[in-house]
Amino acid sequence: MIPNKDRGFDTLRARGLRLTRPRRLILDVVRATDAHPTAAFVYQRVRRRLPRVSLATVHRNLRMLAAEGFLAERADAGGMRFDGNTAPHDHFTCLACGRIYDVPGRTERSVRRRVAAPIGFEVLEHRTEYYGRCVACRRQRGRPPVTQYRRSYGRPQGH
Amino acid sequence: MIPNKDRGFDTLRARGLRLTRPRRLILDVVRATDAHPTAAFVYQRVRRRLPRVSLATVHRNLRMLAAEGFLAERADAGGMRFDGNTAPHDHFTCLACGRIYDVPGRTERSVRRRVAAPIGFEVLEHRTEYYGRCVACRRQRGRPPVTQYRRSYGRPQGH
DNA sequence: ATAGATGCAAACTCTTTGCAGGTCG
DNA sequence: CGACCTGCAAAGAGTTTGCATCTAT
Repeated sequence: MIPNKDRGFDTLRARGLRLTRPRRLILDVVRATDAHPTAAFVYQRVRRRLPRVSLATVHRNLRMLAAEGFLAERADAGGMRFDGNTAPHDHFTCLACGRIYDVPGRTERSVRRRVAAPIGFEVLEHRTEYYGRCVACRRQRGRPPVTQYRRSYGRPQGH
Repeated sequence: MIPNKDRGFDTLRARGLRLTRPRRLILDVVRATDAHPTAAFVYQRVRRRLPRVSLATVHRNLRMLAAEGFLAERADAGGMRFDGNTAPHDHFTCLACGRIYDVPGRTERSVRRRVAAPIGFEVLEHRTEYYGRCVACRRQRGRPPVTQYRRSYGRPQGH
């Protein structure tokens, strides 16, 4: 992955792509947060300054910007999430509050070789996902790891 | 994660859950493949033997079986995928053919400490995702990493 | 001027839910 | 028998697309 700085907007234009106001703003919004926002979140933020922007435009641009390497995207239950930090790094998802934290990242070649060598696969990218409880949630003792599901599979239930 | 063997069906009954024919079959189908199937895939397979089963039932059961620890689920662009192998292991996704391979897995404590120690997070789970090209696809020289997106963002295009 | 972008609304895909009837234990 | 499950159909949530209009270059 190429770090942000290396991706000037000339790269965009060179590909016949334009730097429109909505597009620029969408990219700014994603880069301005480390909350790994959803399309809906970006949409809301963008509309504060450009109220006429449509959700479709936000989706189109997020998809495009990710494809062109200006930001990273990752699938998540409940939708895609985007990340303005395109430098290699890992993620920690807190099972209690759901927040996703950036983690320094492990880029060592040894990690990739581990996979490549034995089976002959060519590793282009790798990322580690951690799950647990963040400092804040650990302090709130009682707070249980979010149950992620209703214990009723097909019928409501008082809880 | 608790390995398959430790999860007898008694565990189910002990929780007041039943082992119905659809449920049993759904679990069998997921466990019988290492292709990390989608709900739709499981649905098709299940219907070969129980033609009356509905897609909703497949979803309900996959969600439940995952929640109870009988199988693992992971979000993926294009839907959830399920994995009958609940022992800790990693995944390699081939960008050319899209197949997901199981990889031996890295369970060392050192990996978790790396995150836990510096920031005070409690790591309960961790998994590494690799992306690249599998042996088969490397042999077919020409085969390019699937473009994942259409180079048109809002208009069709001959390609 | 013109290829590329946008807004709007409709279409799609995947998943969940309400409900009446069926079934496991 | 009673709690749990299921099928069916309808509703949701998130994302994509057709098309006429607009705009960056």
